[in-house]
Amino acid sequence: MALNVPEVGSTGGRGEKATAATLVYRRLRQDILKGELKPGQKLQIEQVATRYGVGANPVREALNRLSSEHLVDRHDQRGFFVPELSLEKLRELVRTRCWLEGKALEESIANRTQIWEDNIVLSFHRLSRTRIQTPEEGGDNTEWEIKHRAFHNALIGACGSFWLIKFCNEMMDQAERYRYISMSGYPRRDSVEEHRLIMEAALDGDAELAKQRLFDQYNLTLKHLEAQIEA
Amino acid sequence: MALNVPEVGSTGGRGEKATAATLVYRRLRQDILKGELKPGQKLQIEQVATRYGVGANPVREALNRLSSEHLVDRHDQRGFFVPELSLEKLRELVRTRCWLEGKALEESIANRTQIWEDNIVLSFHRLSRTRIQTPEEGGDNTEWEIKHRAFHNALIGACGSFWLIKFCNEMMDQAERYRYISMSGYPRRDSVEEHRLIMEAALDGDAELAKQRLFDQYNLTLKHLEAQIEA
DNA sequence: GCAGGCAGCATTATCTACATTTTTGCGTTG
DNA sequence: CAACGCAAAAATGTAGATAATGCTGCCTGC
Repeated sequence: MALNVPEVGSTGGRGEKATAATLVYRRLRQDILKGELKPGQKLQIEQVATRYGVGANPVREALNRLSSEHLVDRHDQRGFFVPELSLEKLRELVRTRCWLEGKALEESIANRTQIWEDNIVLSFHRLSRTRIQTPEEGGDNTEWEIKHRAFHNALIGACGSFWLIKFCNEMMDQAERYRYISMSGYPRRDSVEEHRLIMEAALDGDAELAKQRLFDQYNLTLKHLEAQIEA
Repeated sequence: MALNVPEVGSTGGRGEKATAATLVYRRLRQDILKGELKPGQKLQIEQVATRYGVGANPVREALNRLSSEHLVDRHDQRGFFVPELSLEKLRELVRTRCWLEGKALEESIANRTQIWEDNIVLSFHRLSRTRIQTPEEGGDNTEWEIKHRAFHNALIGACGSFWLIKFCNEMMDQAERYRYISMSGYPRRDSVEEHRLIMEAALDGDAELAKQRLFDQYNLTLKHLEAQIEA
Protein backbone atom coordinates (compact mmCIF):
# COMPACT_ATOMS: atom_id res chain seq x y z
CA MET A 1 0.00 0.00 0.00
CA ALA A 2 1.70 3.13 -1.18
CA LEU A 3 -0.83 5.52 0.22
CA ASN A 4 0.11 7.72 3.05
CA VAL A 5 -3.06 8.79 4.74
CA PRO A 6 -2.45 10.04 8.23
CA GLU A 7 -4.32 7.88 10.68
CA VAL A 8 -6.67 9.61 13.03
CA GLY A 9 -5.30 9.82 16.54
CA SER A 10 -2.47 7.76 15.31
CA THR A 11 -0.22 6.36 17.90
CA GLY A 12 2.67 6.07 15.54
CA GLY A 13 1.88 3.27 13.16
CA ARG A 14 3.15 0.38 15.18
CA GLY A 15 0.85 -1.42 17.53
CA GLU A 16 1.28 1.09 20.29
CA LYS A 17 -1.16 0.90 23.12
CA ALA A 18 -3.34 3.97 23.05
CA THR A 19 -3.21 6.14 26.12
CA ALA A 20 -6.27 7.45 27.86
CA ALA A 21 -5.52 10.82 26.32
CA THR A 22 -5.59 9.32 22.85
CA LEU A 23 -8.83 7.50 23.48
CA VAL A 24 -10.46 10.64 24.75
CA TYR A 25 -9.06 12.50 21.76
CA ARG A 26 -10.71 10.09 19.37
CA ARG A 27 -14.03 10.12 21.12
CA LEU A 28 -14.12 13.86 21.52
CA ARG A 29 -13.26 14.26 17.87
CA GLN A 30 -16.05 11.95 16.83
CA ASP A 31 -18.55 13.61 19.12
CA ILE A 32 -17.63 17.01 17.77
CA LEU A 33 -17.76 15.91 14.14
CA LYS A 34 -21.12 14.30 14.65
CA GLY A 35 -22.56 17.27 16.43
CA GLU A 36 -23.12 15.23 19.56
CA LEU A 37 -21.37 18.13 21.18
CA LYS A 38 -23.07 21.26 19.94
CA PRO A 39 -21.38 24.21 18.28
CA GLY A 40 -20.68 26.92 20.80
CA GLN A 41 -20.98 24.55 23.71
CA LYS A 42 -18.47 24.81 26.50
CA LEU A 43 -16.38 21.76 27.17
CA GLN A 44 -15.91 21.69 30.90
CA ILE A 45 -13.00 19.58 31.90
CA GLU A 46 -14.75 17.95 34.81
CA GLN A 47 -17.83 17.23 32.76
CA VAL A 48 -15.91 15.73 29.87
CA ALA A 49 -13.78 13.71 32.26
CA THR A 50 -16.87 12.21 33.81
CA ARG A 51 -18.40 11.58 30.42
CA TYR A 52 -15.48 9.46 29.30
CA GLY A 53 -14.61 8.07 32.69
CA VAL A 54 -11.09 9.44 33.05
CA GLY A 55 -9.30 12.15 35.00
CA ALA A 56 -8.88 15.75 34.10
CA ASN A 57 -5.43 15.37 32.73
CA PRO A 58 -6.03 13.14 29.72
CA VAL A 59 -9.01 15.28 28.81
CA ARG A 60 -6.85 18.35 28.90
CA GLU A 61 -4.29 16.73 26.64
CA ALA A 62 -6.92 15.65 24.17
CA LEU A 63 -8.41 19.13 24.12
CA ASN A 64 -5.02 20.66 23.52
CA ARG A 65 -4.44 18.42 20.54
CA LEU A 66 -7.85 19.22 19.12
CA SER A 67 -7.31 22.92 19.60
CA SER A 68 -4.33 22.81 17.26
CA GLU A 69 -6.57 21.24 14.67
CA HIS A 70 -9.26 23.84 15.15
CA LEU A 71 -11.71 21.22 16.28
CA VAL A 72 -12.03 23.04 19.56
CA ASP A 73 -11.42 26.65 20.53
CA ARG A 74 -9.11 27.23 23.43
CA HIS A 75 -9.14 30.33 25.60
CA ASP A 76 -6.43 30.44 28.18
CA GLN A 77 -7.83 30.44 31.70
CA ARG A 78 -11.34 30.26 30.30
CA GLY A 79 -11.61 26.78 28.95
CA PHE A 80 -12.45 25.00 25.75
CA PHE A 81 -15.41 25.35 23.42
CA VAL A 82 -16.87 23.61 20.42
CA PRO A 83 -16.29 25.98 17.50
CA GLU A 84 -19.29 27.75 16.04
CA LEU A 85 -20.45 26.98 12.55
CA SER A 86 -21.59 29.53 10.03
CA LEU A 87 -22.63 29.65 6.45
CA GLU A 88 -19.87 32.09 5.71
CA LYS A 89 -17.22 29.81 7.15
CA LEU A 90 -18.68 26.93 5.21
CA ARG A 91 -18.43 28.80 1.94
CA GLU A 92 -14.84 29.69 2.64
CA LEU A 93 -14.14 26.10 3.52
CA VAL A 94 -15.64 24.74 0.33
CA ARG A 95 -13.76 27.25 -1.74
CA THR A 96 -10.49 26.27 -0.13
CA ARG A 97 -11.25 22.60 -0.49
CA CYS A 98 -11.74 23.05 -4.20
CA TRP A 99 -8.38 24.75 -4.47
CA LEU A 100 -6.45 22.19 -2.52
CA GLU A 101 -8.19 18.99 -3.44
CA GLY A 102 -8.31 20.15 -7.00
CA LYS A 103 -4.58 20.61 -7.01
CA ALA A 104 -4.04 17.31 -5.23
CA LEU A 105 -6.24 15.49 -7.69
CA GLU A 106 -4.48 17.08 -10.64
CA GLU A 107 -1.09 16.04 -9.31
CA SER A 108 -2.30 12.56 -8.52
CA ILE A 109 -3.50 12.13 -12.05
CA ALA A 110 -0.19 13.39 -13.34
CA ASN A 111 1.65 10.85 -11.17
CA ARG A 112 -0.78 8.01 -11.72
CA THR A 113 0.35 4.55 -10.79
CA GLN A 114 -1.23 1.15 -10.81
CA ILE A 115 -1.62 1.17 -7.05
CA TRP A 116 -3.29 4.54 -7.13
CA GLU A 117 -5.83 3.32 -9.67
CA ASP A 118 -6.47 0.14 -7.74
CA ASN A 119 -7.10 2.07 -4.59
CA ILE A 120 -9.62 4.29 -6.26
CA VAL A 121 -11.52 1.40 -7.75
CA LEU A 122 -11.48 -0.46 -4.49
CA SER A 123 -12.53 2.40 -2.27
CA PHE A 124 -15.22 3.38 -4.74
CA HIS A 125 -16.57 -0.12 -4.66
CA ARG A 126 -16.74 -0.07 -0.90
CA LEU A 127 -18.33 3.34 -0.85
CA SER A 128 -20.93 2.33 -3.38
CA ARG A 129 -21.99 -0.55 -1.18
CA THR A 130 -22.53 1.53 1.89
CA ARG A 131 -26.00 2.89 2.16
CA ILE A 132 -26.69 6.31 3.53
CA GLN A 133 -29.06 6.05 6.43
CA THR A 134 -31.94 8.42 6.51
CA PRO A 135 -32.59 10.18 9.80
CA GLU A 136 -35.57 7.89 10.32
CA GLU A 137 -33.35 4.83 10.16
CA GLY A 138 -31.23 6.06 13.00
CA GLY A 139 -29.02 8.12 10.78
CA ASP A 140 -25.71 6.80 11.96
CA ASN A 141 -23.53 7.38 8.95
CA THR A 142 -20.21 6.70 10.59
CA GLU A 143 -19.56 3.89 8.17
CA TRP A 144 -20.41 5.99 5.18
CA GLU A 145 -18.19 8.83 6.37
CA ILE A 146 -15.26 6.45 6.69
CA LYS A 147 -15.73 5.01 3.23
CA HIS A 148 -16.38 8.40 1.76
CA ARG A 149 -13.23 9.80 3.24
CA ALA A 150 -11.27 6.78 2.08
CA PHE A 151 -12.46 7.35 -1.46
CA HIS A 152 -11.48 10.99 -1.51
CA ASN A 153 -8.14 10.11 0.02
CA ALA A 154 -7.60 7.52 -2.67
CA LEU A 155 -8.18 10.15 -5.33
CA ILE A 156 -5.49 12.43 -3.97
CA GLY A 157 -3.25 9.64 -2.74
CA ALA A 158 -0.63 10.00 -5.45
CA CYS A 159 -0.21 13.75 -5.25
CA GLY A 160 3.16 13.26 -3.64
CA SER A 161 2.67 15.71 -0.82
CA PHE A 162 2.25 14.62 2.74
CA TRP A 163 1.29 18.17 3.65
CA LEU A 164 -1.36 18.56 1.05
CA ILE A 165 -2.97 15.31 2.10
CA LYS A 166 -2.89 16.36 5.72
CA PHE A 167 -4.50 19.70 4.94
CA CYS A 168 -7.20 18.11 2.84
CA ASN A 169 -7.99 15.78 5.69
CA GLU A 170 -8.25 18.61 8.17
CA MET A 171 -10.77 20.25 5.92
CA MET A 172 -12.67 17.00 5.50
CA ASP A 173 -13.08 17.04 9.27
CA GLN A 174 -14.53 20.48 9.15
CA ALA A 175 -16.85 19.62 6.31
CA GLU A 176 -18.09 16.59 8.16
CA ARG A 177 -19.34 18.82 10.96
CA TYR A 178 -21.53 20.72 8.57
CA ARG A 179 -22.98 17.58 7.09
CA TYR A 180 -23.96 16.27 10.47
CA ILE A 181 -25.69 19.35 11.77
CA SER A 182 -28.21 18.98 9.03
CA MET A 183 -28.63 15.27 8.73
CA SER A 184 -31.22 15.75 6.09
CA GLY A 185 -28.51 17.58 4.26
CA TYR A 186 -27.38 14.11 3.41
CA PRO A 187 -27.73 13.41 -0.19
CA ARG A 188 -30.90 11.72 -1.18
CA ARG A 189 -29.51 12.55 -4.55
CA ASP A 190 -27.54 9.81 -6.16
CA SER A 191 -24.17 10.31 -4.63
CA VAL A 192 -22.90 6.97 -5.87
CA GLU A 193 -23.33 8.09 -9.43
CA GLU A 194 -21.59 11.39 -8.75
CA HIS A 195 -18.63 9.61 -7.28
CA ARG A 196 -18.50 7.22 -10.16
CA LEU A 197 -18.25 10.13 -12.56
CA ILE A 198 -15.34 11.58 -10.66
CA MET A 199 -13.64 8.23 -10.56
CA GLU A 200 -14.05 7.64 -14.26
CA ALA A 201 -12.64 11.01 -15.21
CA ALA A 202 -9.71 10.46 -12.90
CA LEU A 203 -8.97 7.00 -14.21
CA ASP A 204 -9.24 8.31 -17.75
CA GLY A 205 -6.56 10.80 -16.87
CA ASP A 206 -8.76 13.76 -17.62
CA ALA A 207 -7.73 16.07 -14.82
CA GLU A 208 -9.86 19.01 -15.84
CA LEU A 209 -13.01 16.97 -16.05
CA ALA A 210 -12.29 15.17 -12.80
CA LYS A 211 -11.72 18.45 -11.02
CA GLN A 212 -14.84 19.95 -12.47
CA ARG A 213 -16.90 17.02 -11.29
CA LEU A 214 -15.32 17.16 -7.88
CA PHE A 215 -16.10 20.85 -7.60
CA ASP A 216 -19.62 20.27 -8.80
CA GLN A 217 -20.12 17.76 -6.07
CA TYR A 218 -18.81 20.07 -3.38
CA ASN A 219 -20.85 22.96 -4.60
CA LEU A 220 -23.95 20.88 -4.86
CA THR A 221 -23.47 19.71 -1.30
CA LEU A 222 -22.92 23.32 -0.32
CA LYS A 223 -26.20 24.32 -1.93
CA HIS A 224 -28.05 21.59 -0.10
CA LEU A 225 -26.57 22.70 3.18
CA GLU A 226 -27.29 26.34 2.52
CA ALA A 227 -30.91 25.54 1.92
CA GLN A 228 -30.95 23.33 4.98
CA ILE A 229 -29.28 25.82 7.27
CA GLU A 230 -31.39 28.75 6.24
CA ALA A 231 -34.46 26.76 7.14
CA MET B 1 -6.35 45.91 10.08
CA ALA B 2 -8.19 43.55 7.82
CA LEU B 3 -5.58 40.83 7.88
CA ASN B 4 -6.29 37.68 9.64
CA VAL B 5 -3.00 36.09 10.47
CA PRO B 6 -3.31 33.52 13.19
CA GLU B 7 -1.18 34.54 16.13
CA VAL B 8 1.35 32.06 17.37
CA GLY B 9 0.31 30.44 20.59
CA SER B 10 -2.60 32.76 20.50
CA THR B 11 -4.58 32.99 23.63
CA GLY B 12 -7.67 34.07 21.79
CA GLY B 13 -7.11 37.60 20.70
CA ARG B 14 -8.13 39.42 23.84
CA GLY B 15 -5.59 40.21 26.47
CA GLU B 16 -5.79 36.82 28.03
CA LYS B 17 -3.09 35.93 30.47
CA ALA B 18 -0.98 33.20 29.01
CA THR B 19 -0.90 29.98 30.97
CA ALA B 20 2.29 28.15 31.78
CA ALA B 21 1.34 25.65 29.11
CA THR B 22 1.14 28.40 26.52
CA LEU B 23 4.46 29.87 27.54
CA VAL B 24 6.13 26.51 27.33
CA TYR B 25 4.44 25.97 23.99
CA ARG B 26 5.93 29.16 22.60
CA ARG B 27 9.40 28.49 23.92
CA LEU B 28 9.43 24.90 22.77
CA ARG B 29 8.27 25.98 19.37
CA GLN B 30 11.01 28.56 19.10
CA ASP B 31 13.64 26.16 20.32
CA ILE B 32 12.56 23.56 17.81
CA LEU B 33 12.39 26.03 14.93
CA LYS B 34 15.81 27.37 15.76
CA GLY B 35 17.36 23.96 16.07
CA GLU B 36 18.21 24.57 19.71
CA LEU B 37 16.54 21.24 20.16
CA LYS B 38 18.06 18.90 17.64
CA PRO B 39 16.19 16.83 15.07
CA GLY B 40 15.65 13.31 16.36
CA GLN B 41 16.24 14.33 19.94
CA LYS B 42 13.97 12.94 22.59
CA LEU B 43 11.99 15.45 24.61
CA GLN B 44 11.83 14.00 28.06
CA ILE B 45 9.07 15.47 30.09
CA GLU B 46 11.11 15.82 33.23
CA GLN B 47 14.00 17.37 31.37
CA VAL B 48 11.87 19.87 29.50
CA ALA B 49 9.98 20.73 32.67
CA THR B 50 13.23 21.52 34.43
CA ARG B 51 14.50 23.48 31.48
CA TYR B 52 11.54 25.83 31.53
CA GLY B 53 10.96 25.73 35.26
CA VAL B 54 7.47 24.29 35.33
CA GLY B 55 5.77 21.02 36.17
CA ALA B 56 5.19 18.04 33.94
CA ASN B 57 1.66 18.94 33.14
CA PRO B 58 2.09 22.19 31.24
CA VAL B 59 4.93 20.60 29.31
CA ARG B 60 2.72 17.74 28.36
CA GLU B 61 0.01 20.08 27.14
CA ALA B 62 2.44 22.09 25.10
CA LEU B 63 3.86 18.95 23.53
CA ASN B 64 0.41 17.73 22.68
CA ARG B 65 -0.38 20.97 20.89
CA LEU B 66 2.87 20.85 18.99
CA SER B 67 2.30 17.27 18.00
CA SER B 68 -0.86 18.24 16.16
CA GLU B 69 1.17 20.77 14.22
CA HIS B 70 3.85 18.23 13.39
CA LEU B 71 6.43 20.20 15.27
CA VAL B 72 7.00 17.22 17.50
CA ASP B 73 6.40 13.52 17.00
CA ARG B 74 4.34 11.79 19.62
CA HIS B 75 4.51 8.09 20.35
CA ASP B 76 2.03 6.88 22.90
CA GLN B 77 3.74 5.48 25.97
CA ARG B 78 7.10 6.31 24.49
CA GLY B 79 7.29 10.03 24.64
CA PHE B 80 7.90 12.97 22.36
CA PHE B 81 10.64 13.63 19.83
CA VAL B 82 11.88 16.45 17.66
CA PRO B 83 11.01 15.44 14.09
CA GLU B 84 13.83 14.46 11.79
CA LEU B 85 14.71 16.60 8.82
CA SER B 86 15.58 15.32 5.40
CA LEU B 87 16.30 16.65 2.00
CA GLU B 88 13.46 14.69 0.57
CA LYS B 89 10.98 16.14 3.02
CA LEU B 90 12.32 19.58 2.31
CA ARG B 91 11.77 19.20 -1.40
CA GLU B 92 8.23 18.03 -0.84
CA LEU B 93 7.67 20.95 1.48
CA VAL B 94 8.93 23.51 -1.00
CA ARG B 95 6.84 22.02 -3.74
CA THR B 96 3.73 22.21 -1.61
CA ARG B 97 4.52 25.73 -0.52
CA CYS B 98 4.68 26.81 -4.12
CA TRP B 99 1.29 25.31 -4.76
CA LEU B 100 -0.44 26.84 -1.80
CA GLU B 101 1.29 30.17 -1.48
CA GLY B 102 1.08 30.54 -5.22
CA LYS B 103 -2.64 30.06 -5.10
CA ALA B 104 -2.97 32.34 -2.10
CA LEU B 105 -0.96 35.05 -3.80
CA GLU B 106 -3.00 34.75 -6.97
CA GLU B 107 -6.24 35.10 -5.05
CA SER B 108 -4.91 38.01 -3.04
CA ILE B 109 -4.00 39.84 -6.19
CA ALA B 110 -7.44 39.15 -7.59
CA ASN B 111 -9.04 40.56 -4.45
CA ARG B 112 -6.60 43.42 -3.99
CA THR B 113 -7.59 46.20 -1.65
CA GLN B 114 -5.97 49.34 -0.42
CA ILE B 115 -5.26 47.81 2.96
CA TRP B 116 -3.66 44.81 1.38
CA GLU B 117 -1.31 46.98 -0.65
CA ASP B 118 -0.45 49.12 2.34
CA ASN B 119 0.40 46.09 4.37
CA ILE B 120 2.74 44.77 1.74
CA VAL B 121 4.55 48.05 1.39
CA LEU B 122 4.84 48.44 5.12
CA SER B 123 6.01 44.96 5.88
CA PHE B 124 8.47 45.10 3.02
CA HIS B 125 9.89 48.28 4.38
CA ARG B 126 10.37 46.71 7.78
CA LEU B 127 11.90 43.61 6.31
CA SER B 128 14.28 45.60 4.18
CA ARG B 129 15.59 47.37 7.25
CA THR B 130 16.35 44.22 9.17
CA ARG B 131 19.81 42.94 8.55
CA ILE B 132 20.55 39.27 8.37
CA GLN B 133 23.15 38.38 10.91
CA THR B 134 25.99 36.21 9.78
CA PRO B 135 26.86 33.27 12.00
CA GLU B 136 29.92 35.22 13.17
CA GLU B 137 27.76 38.04 14.46
CA GLY B 138 25.88 35.75 16.74
CA GLY B 139 23.44 34.73 14.07
CA ASP B 140 20.25 35.39 15.96
CA ASN B 141 17.82 36.04 13.15
CA THR B 142 14.68 35.94 15.21
CA GLU B 143 13.89 39.48 14.20
CA TRP B 144 14.42 38.78 10.55
CA GLU B 145 12.27 35.66 10.68
CA ILE B 146 9.42 37.66 12.19
CA LYS B 147 9.63 40.39 9.58
CA HIS B 148 10.06 37.88 6.81
CA ARG B 149 7.03 35.96 7.85
CA ALA B 150 5.04 39.15 8.19
CA PHE B 151 5.91 40.08 4.62
CA HIS B 152 4.86 36.76 3.20
CA ASN B 153 1.69 36.90 5.24
CA ALA B 154 0.97 40.33 3.87
CA LEU B 155 1.27 39.00 0.34
CA ILE B 156 -1.33 36.32 0.89
CA GLY B 157 -3.42 38.33 3.33
CA ALA B 158 -6.26 39.06 0.93
CA CYS B 159 -6.73 35.54 -0.36
CA GLY B 160 -9.94 35.27 1.60
CA SER B 161 -9.26 31.91 3.12
CA PHE B 162 -8.52 31.47 6.76
CA TRP B 163 -7.55 27.90 6.08
CA LEU B 164 -5.14 28.63 3.32
CA ILE B 165 -3.37 31.20 5.47
CA LYS B 166 -3.17 28.78 8.34
CA PHE B 167 -1.69 26.06 6.15
CA CYS B 168 0.85 28.41 4.66
CA ASN B 169 1.92 29.40 8.13
CA GLU B 170 2.34 25.82 9.22
CA MET B 171 4.62 25.27 6.30
CA MET B 172 6.54 28.43 7.06
CA ASP B 173 7.27 26.91 10.46
CA GLN B 174 8.65 23.82 8.83
CA ALA B 175 10.74 25.80 6.39
CA GLU B 176 12.20 27.83 9.21
CA ARG B 177 13.63 24.70 10.74
CA TYR B 178 15.57 23.95 7.62
CA ARG B 179 16.95 27.45 7.40
CA TYR B 180 18.25 27.30 10.91
CA ILE B 181 20.01 23.98 10.75
CA SER B 182 22.33 25.46 8.19
CA MET B 183 22.80 28.98 9.36
CA SER B 184 25.10 29.68 6.53
CA GLY B 185 22.21 28.65 4.36
CA TYR B 186 21.06 32.17 5.08
CA PRO B 187 21.12 34.27 2.04
CA ARG B 188 24.22 36.27 1.56
CA ARG B 189 22.54 36.88 -1.75
CA ASP B 190 20.49 40.00 -1.91
CA SER B 191 17.25 38.86 -0.44
CA VAL B 192 15.94 42.40 -0.12
CA GLU B 193 16.05 42.81 -3.84
CA GLU B 194 14.31 39.51 -4.40
CA HIS B 195 11.53 40.48 -2.09
CA ARG B 196 11.20 43.82 -3.74
CA LEU B 197 10.69 42.13 -7.08
CA ILE B 198 7.93 39.99 -5.69
CA MET B 199 6.29 42.98 -4.10
CA GLU B 200 6.39 45.00 -7.27
CA ALA B 201 4.86 42.29 -9.38
CA ALA B 202 2.14 41.81 -6.79
CA LEU B 203 1.35 45.51 -6.53
CA ASP B 204 1.28 45.74 -10.30
CA GLY B 205 -1.36 43.06 -10.29
CA ASP B 206 0.75 40.69 -12.34
CA ALA B 207 -0.10 37.44 -10.65
CA GLU B 208 1.88 35.21 -12.96
CA LEU B 209 5.05 37.20 -12.58
CA ALA B 210 4.65 37.53 -8.84
CA LYS B 211 4.16 33.80 -8.51
CA GLN B 212 7.11 33.06 -10.70
CA ARG B 213 9.33 35.29 -8.60
CA LEU B 214 8.03 33.77 -5.41
CA PHE B 215 8.78 30.30 -6.73
CA ASP B 216 12.19 31.36 -7.88
CA GLN B 217 12.96 32.56 -4.42
CA TYR B 218 11.84 29.36 -2.79
CA ASN B 219 13.72 27.24 -5.25
CA LEU B 220 16.83 29.29 -4.89
CA THR B 221 16.68 28.92 -1.14
CA LEU B 222 16.15 25.21 -1.65
CA LYS B 223 19.25 25.01 -3.82
CA HIS B 224 21.30 26.79 -1.20
CA LEU B 225 20.09 24.44 1.47
CA GLU B 226 20.67 21.39 -0.67
CA ALA B 227 24.26 22.42 -1.21
CA GLN B 228 24.59 23.20 2.47
CA ILE B 229 23.09 19.97 3.69
CA GLU B 230 25.03 17.75 1.36
CA ALA B 231 28.21 19.26 2.73
C1' DG C 1 30.95 -19.99 22.10
C1' DC C 2 27.02 -17.52 20.87
C1' DA C 3 22.16 -16.05 19.46
C1' DG C 4 17.86 -15.73 21.41
C1' DG C 5 14.99 -15.03 25.03
C1' DC C 6 13.42 -14.01 29.44
C1' DA C 7 13.13 -12.19 34.41
C1' DG C 8 14.00 -8.22 37.23
C1' DC C 9 15.18 -3.60 37.75
C1' DA C 10 15.62 1.21 36.53
C1' DT C 11 13.67 4.76 33.93
C1' DT C 12 10.10 7.51 32.40
C1' DA C 13 5.48 8.27 30.54
C1' DT C 14 0.96 8.58 32.21
C1' DC C 15 -2.67 9.20 35.37
C1' DT C 16 -5.00 10.46 39.84
C1' DA C 17 -5.86 13.41 43.56
C1' DC C 18 -5.49 17.50 45.47
C1' DA C 19 -3.76 22.52 45.95
C1' DT C 20 -3.69 26.98 43.83
C1' DT C 21 -5.14 30.68 40.88
C1' DT C 22 -8.38 32.87 37.95
C1' DT C 23 -12.73 33.71 36.28
C1' DT C 24 -17.59 34.34 36.85
C1' DG C 25 -22.08 35.16 38.88
C1' DC C 26 -24.52 37.79 41.99
C1' DG C 27 -25.82 40.75 45.51
C1' DT C 28 -24.64 45.09 47.51
C1' DT C 29 -23.40 49.82 47.61
C1' DG C 30 -22.42 54.49 46.18
C1' DC D 1 -27.27 51.95 37.05
C1' DA D 2 -22.46 51.23 37.27
C1' DA D 3 -18.78 49.79 40.20
C1' DC D 4 -17.28 46.90 43.63
C1' DG D 5 -16.39 42.84 46.24
C1' DC D 6 -17.33 38.43 47.82
C1' DA D 7 -18.25 33.46 47.19
C1' DA D 8 -18.68 29.62 44.22
C1' DA D 9 -17.13 27.36 40.11
C1' DA D 10 -13.76 26.06 37.07
C1' DA D 11 -9.22 26.09 34.98
C1' DT D 12 -4.52 25.31 35.84
C1' DG D 13 -0.66 23.48 38.18
C1' DT D 14 1.92 20.35 41.65
C1' DA D 15 3.12 16.14 43.70
C1' DG D 16 3.17 11.61 44.00
C1' DA D 17 1.13 6.94 42.66
C1' DT D 18 0.78 3.70 38.80
C1' DA D 19 1.96 1.36 34.65
C1' DA D 20 4.57 0.69 30.53
C1' DT D 21 8.98 0.47 28.39
C1' DG D 22 13.61 -0.77 27.74
C1' DC D 23 17.78 -2.27 29.42
C1' DT D 24 20.95 -5.54 31.79
C1' DG D 25 22.62 -9.69 32.78
C1' DC D 26 21.76 -14.40 33.16
C1' DC D 27 20.21 -18.62 31.36
C1' DT D 28 19.10 -21.98 27.72
C1' DG D 29 19.60 -24.48 23.52
C1' DC D 30 22.07 -24.91 19.33
